Amino acid sequence: MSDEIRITKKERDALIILGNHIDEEFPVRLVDLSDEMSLKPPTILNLLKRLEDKGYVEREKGMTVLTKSGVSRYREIVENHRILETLMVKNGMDLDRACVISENIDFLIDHESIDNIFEKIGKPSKCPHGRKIEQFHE
Amino acid sequence: MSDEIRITKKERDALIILGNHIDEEFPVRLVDLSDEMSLKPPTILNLLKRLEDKGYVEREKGMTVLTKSGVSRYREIVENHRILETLMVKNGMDLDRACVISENIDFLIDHESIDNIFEKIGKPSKCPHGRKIEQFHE
DNA sequence: CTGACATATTAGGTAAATACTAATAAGATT
DNA sequence: AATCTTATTAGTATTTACCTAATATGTCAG
Repeated sequence: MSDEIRITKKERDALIILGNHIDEEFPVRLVDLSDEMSLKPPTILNLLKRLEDKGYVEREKGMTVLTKSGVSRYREIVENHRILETLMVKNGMDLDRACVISENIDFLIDHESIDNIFEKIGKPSKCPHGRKIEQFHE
Repeated sequence: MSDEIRITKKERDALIILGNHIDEEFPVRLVDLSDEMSLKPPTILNLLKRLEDKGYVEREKGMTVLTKSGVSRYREIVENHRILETLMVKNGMDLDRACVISENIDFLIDHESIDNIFEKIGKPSKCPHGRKIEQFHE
């Protein structure tokens, strides 16, 4: 519990982009990430190598894919994000602001703790953006 | 609104310690901070210089004091901490865990947003630790 | 007032994260 | 094969966050 590997905001952002592309036909290339993150390819490469060291991605011939553990972590962060957003909006916060704040903290909080909150607030099926919240346990 | 100067976790920790000593007879020395943070004096000095650059502390003859702006920021972080803690505990989280999590995010969220939550949850006068929550506006 | 001890500061070094440019290598396309 | 697009390597810079060792500045006991 709460023994998640520490990641940085940038690593989180890359993980989210990679996860969001999971169902697409083509794997994510360096240039794609470079465009989406507005960072030069060498910077992205550096970032991906760190995610590789942490066991979250695998790279082959320029293509990058999430490992099993990367997918798990991705899902946990997305769930954290949506639950936190829900909690904040339920307590009077503006949706846009809640989203930005959530982006900055969703990867810092262990999923187990957030999951407790999820149970407590009545397992809402959707976040304020209308996206599904699927409870995730590995 | 939400245009607070960015600080790091370590800067936050130092700010909190300095703020907690405000009412004491003697100002905080380098060794005191060094002891409380379990870091060597040169490391602390480095940290304090950054806080000085950000306008939060002033240093004179080895003594360090919070500036007006430093006190404001200190109070905002403390309030954020207590309100977030209250919110989390109210939603099923264990107090100790809520405290640790809050420490990691209280300095990342703008006070104005947190203040909205405070109003919404009925302006509780105490945090789960039993400490006063004083609404703070500059 | 002077030596000894405590404290502060400077200097210098290391490492990780976050960026960049420029150069090279490798692939793909025409 | 020549070109264009990507990927990778090499090298540089900044910020944060640490350290040790050396020096300077206080302070306090005698």
